[in-house]
Amino acid sequence: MVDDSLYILEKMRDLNLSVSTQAYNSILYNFRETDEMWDVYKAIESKNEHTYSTVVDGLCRQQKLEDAVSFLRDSEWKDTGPSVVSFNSIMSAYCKLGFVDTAKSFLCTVLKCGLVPSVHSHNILINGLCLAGSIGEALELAGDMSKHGVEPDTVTYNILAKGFHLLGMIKWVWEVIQQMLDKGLTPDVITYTILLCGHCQLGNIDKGLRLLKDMLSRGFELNSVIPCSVMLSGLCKTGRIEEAFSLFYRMKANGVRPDIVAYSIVIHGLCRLGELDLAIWLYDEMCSKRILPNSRTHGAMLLGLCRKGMLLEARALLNSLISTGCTLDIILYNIVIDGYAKSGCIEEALELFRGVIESGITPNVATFNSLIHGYCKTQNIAEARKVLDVIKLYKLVPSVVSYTTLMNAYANCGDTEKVDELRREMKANGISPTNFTYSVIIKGLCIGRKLEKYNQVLRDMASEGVTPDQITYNTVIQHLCRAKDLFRAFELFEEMKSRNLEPTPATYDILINGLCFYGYLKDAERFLCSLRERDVSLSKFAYTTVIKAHCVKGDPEMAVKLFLQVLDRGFDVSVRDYSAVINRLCRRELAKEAKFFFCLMLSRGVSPDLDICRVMIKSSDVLGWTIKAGLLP
DNA sequence: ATAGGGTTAG
Repeated sequence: MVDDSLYILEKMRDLNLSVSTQAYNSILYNFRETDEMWDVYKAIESKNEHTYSTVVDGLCRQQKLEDAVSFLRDSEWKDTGPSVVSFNSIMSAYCKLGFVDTAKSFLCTVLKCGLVPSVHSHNILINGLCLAGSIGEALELAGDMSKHGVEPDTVTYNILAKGFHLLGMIKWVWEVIQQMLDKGLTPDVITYTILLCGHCQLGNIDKGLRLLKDMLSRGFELNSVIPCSVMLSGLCKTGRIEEAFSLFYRMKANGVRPDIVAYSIVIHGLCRLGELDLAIWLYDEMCSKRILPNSRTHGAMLLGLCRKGMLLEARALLNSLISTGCTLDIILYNIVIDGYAKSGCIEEALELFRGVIESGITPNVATFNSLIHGYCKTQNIAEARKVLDVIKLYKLVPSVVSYTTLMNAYANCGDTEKVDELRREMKANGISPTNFTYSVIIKGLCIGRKLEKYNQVLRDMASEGVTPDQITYNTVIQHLCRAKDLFRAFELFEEMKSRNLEPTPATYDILINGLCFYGYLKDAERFLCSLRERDVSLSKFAYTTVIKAHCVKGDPEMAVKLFLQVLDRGFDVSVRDYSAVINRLCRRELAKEAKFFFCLMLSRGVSPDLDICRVMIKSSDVLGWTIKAGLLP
């Protein structure tokens, strides 16, 4: 209520009451980010140290750094002398602009003025160094603190821990925190939050959950919406949306009010997994609590619509955001452009892209990468390739994603020469391939029947410090299965496990499909059973592959047994799954069994489509029976 | 002075 404070100030003057410097400073502080600061400043009769440091801070916040420095140098502080606080503001501002060296030089100025840099001064510089990636210098400065007569505090250690976290050196995060404990300092809620971030980044979600529980029991509940958000984000990123949802409600029950960030995280998580209805429900709840959606929230909703294939709706939402008049983030456009590209609507993607350019918004690499993807998806590799040059025209640099997307298109045609060409171009531009890239390269070798080069690629990976992951293995295992080399496929499967790579549901899909395809149905069955006994998570595909094989082999009893297990496991069974089974049974003239599945489908509330009805009618007397069941053919 | 959320490739 700063304007009301001005009114009171005026009244006090009218009544000839004297206004204390402290009162003026308080008003000055509230106007420090605006030009009105000077009006307040001029009105102050006796200024003190706080007055000056507030002005310096205000100028820094208004990005008027040079004014701040000259004010400090030339102005009226001569009666009091400059304070360390003013220098801290200036150092902080230089750090935020990325000029850490300039910030550091002010530390000498502080000393020259005969002042003692405080713990704050050091922390500001240490933070600046960490954000600039100079963790070594940051540690050095922290080590020198005692020489300067101050001691590192909890904040110092938190900053260093965050610095290591930013570099992905999570082990050192623990190390820093251990040192902090050794010094007898008490970790605060921020320390815990950084630890929690580390757990989440390493994928140790369960450890994170335990830590969060521990935190809440230590009584951090008053300001713990941030740690809860970190946890929500970790859960959402690993697809554990139900747990995220329950944490969200436990937060509320414990009096931790979710804010815009917490809401956006969960809405995004739901949208990413295609739970659009729940996302909309949460969005409405958020709005009803007067929390206004921002660009991130809108991005999540756009993503949700695109993932559901509701491109018209996504576009309508984007248009309505545009019509509100504020310039939109390129990311919001990227989401819709990518939605078009993924659905093979390259024309629409291009049209929106032109709209972006016309409204003067700068595209980024992701924008172009989506266009590359769109061209590849519509089998237009030549145009996709040209986008690489367009990226350069926009003074942007093609990323590893640009190259990998293109390489993938060539790999799918088995064109290993073009893949190699891009690989060389990429290297020449100083871009390192990732695991992603290598899996594409290996896929190219598989499809192009050049597997003799596989070992060379593995050596390249090793020399670049890229370790094969599950998908690298899946790619080769799939190729071996296709080439009927099931023995080597299973050898690689064992190798994968011996390297502590947990096979994915897709790994099992590939192996089971391979076994079934080449007639090893008994082995597939046994394999599936052993996996189920060990409670390995399997996809619906693993089951339906074996079920389909049973239908083909004429063993409907086993098919029924397994199919009921699929329903039992709560998989989302569609009309396509039923028709896959029914088609095969009909082809073997097992009309009775086909009818059983047809009835099962109806009883589960799944509507038959035209194709499945045709098949049923052709193979049996189902027409009369359908009409009797009250269904219209 | 220190902690949280968005887009792209297998």
